[in-house]
Amino acid sequence: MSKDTIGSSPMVTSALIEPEPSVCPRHCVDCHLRQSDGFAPVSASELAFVEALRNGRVRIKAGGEIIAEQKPGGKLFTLYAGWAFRYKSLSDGRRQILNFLLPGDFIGLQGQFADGATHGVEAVTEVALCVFARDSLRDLFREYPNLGYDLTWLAAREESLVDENLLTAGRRNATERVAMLLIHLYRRAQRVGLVQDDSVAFPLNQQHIADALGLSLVHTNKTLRRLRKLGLHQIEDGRLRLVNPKALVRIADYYDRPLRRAPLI
Amino acid sequence: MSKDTIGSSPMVTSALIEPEPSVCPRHCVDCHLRQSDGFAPVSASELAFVEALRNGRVRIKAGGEIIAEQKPGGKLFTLYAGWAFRYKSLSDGRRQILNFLLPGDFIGLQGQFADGATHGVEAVTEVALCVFARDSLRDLFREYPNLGYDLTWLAAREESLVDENLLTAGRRNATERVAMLLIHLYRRAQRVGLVQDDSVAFPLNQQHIADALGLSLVHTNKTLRRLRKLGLHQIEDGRLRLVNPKALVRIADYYDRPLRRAPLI
DNA sequence: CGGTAGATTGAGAGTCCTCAAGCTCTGTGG
DNA sequence: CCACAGAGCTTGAGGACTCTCAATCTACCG
Repeated sequence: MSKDTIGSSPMVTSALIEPEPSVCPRHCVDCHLRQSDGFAPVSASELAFVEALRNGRVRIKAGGEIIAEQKPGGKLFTLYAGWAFRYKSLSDGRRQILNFLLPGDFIGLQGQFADGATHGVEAVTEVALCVFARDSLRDLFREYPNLGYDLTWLAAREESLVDENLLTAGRRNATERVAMLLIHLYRRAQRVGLVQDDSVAFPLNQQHIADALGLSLVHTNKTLRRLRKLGLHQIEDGRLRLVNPKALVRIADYYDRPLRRAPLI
Repeated sequence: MSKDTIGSSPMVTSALIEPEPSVCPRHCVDCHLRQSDGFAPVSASELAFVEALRNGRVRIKAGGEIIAEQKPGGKLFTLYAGWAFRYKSLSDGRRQILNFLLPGDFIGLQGQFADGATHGVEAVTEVALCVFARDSLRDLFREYPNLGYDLTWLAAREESLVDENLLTAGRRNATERVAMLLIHLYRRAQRVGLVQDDSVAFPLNQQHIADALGLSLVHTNKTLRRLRKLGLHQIEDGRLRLVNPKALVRIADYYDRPLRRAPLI
């Protein structure tokens, strides 16, 4: 039954397979992400400006806190490698994962602007981050309007992801929710070049999935299992493979969007 | 029982009471909203720029479509008066309201940037809107970085509202959801000056509430009724009054945030 | 006065949740 | 090399929360 289990030491496995360097390179020109198809090219001067703006490079271990839920403000990050998630929780401990963050995602805009909105960011795997000072934004908008535009682009995209997750939590049933999560994460990962051999390193455990979908752990387990037995997907050795993507798309009522290249700050 | 009903011709009632002009004034200097406490002041030149950018002023009737769900891109708006909502739906008709829009909210950023994200915007009451051309954004960012910054602020705030709604739909039970919606909308309305005499014109019907909370119409009705019988709130003649706000806050596990003044584009 | 929109209510059926154990795999210490 | 503990996955059972179906009722409109 070992091949039937989910997430058994996904960390280790994915670390073995993960092709990305675990630290963000010293110079942005060498950034692995920028060489990927998924990201829009920037001018040399913009790149230099971003690098100058960058305040540091950080690694945080799996499960570590990137932004504490109760401390607003603080720093801004670009996720360079690894998976993370944004979440909010109620005072009795119930937790809702708002969105998963993949390489290239910008972190901290909400806390920066919104009125002390309390939402935390936690690392799923070990992550590598580029750090920016909180007050560097004004400069960015002033000196490189295009980058400001890009930042708004990123904010709007992040919101549209949360929109989708809200539709999922509010109006899809358990089966549809799980199917949606699988196909949606797969597509996002694919976009940033994480898919290899028709599969992607999948570091989430069932509690993550439950918290993202607004389901209980037990029911998430039973639903995942049902979908797997139907031959729709497979999670093995910490990697996700969509065995029958069309069926997943149909169940989830998922729409593939035309994807523009994302800006990268 | 008439005083027990909800939303009986809310439109008419709110039209009688609503103090705002039903059309956005010709010049932004005369904008009612800007005179309110809730919004941040801007420089004269910025104001002039915004007015120049403005492409028109529109009114749309209650129930009318501001942005069609299937047509991305298009125009940008600032909601000047009235209530609206953003929504997404599944192909079988299930609908999720993502967020309600109140005066001062900026509309269309998501569709502008995100990859053809399909989400519609519909008027709840008759609404007055300022219209901006879709390609005017680049100019805005280039010529007035501060306004670009404000736009990102608005995008981030809108997202944090959706975050909150996702927490609600995903992790609160029906009673908590309804309490949350009532207190949250009341506070937002209060912020833009819509509260008078301890009550606010409340144009939503129970279907709106159900679609926003991810509940069925029937269960929404029963939950609302229970809260009313407990003396927590009152919806009468199309106006909402929080009879026991502290209890609502406790039930919903709601946190009042320190509110900065919002920018207004 | 019939027709429509919206609010209410009751009843029965389901989906999803909680509780309670097991099970597997991994890492650790003796 | 084995026992033990911990994290994460599975399963079964009973119950709670929500949903769907079906009517009824009120207010308002032409």
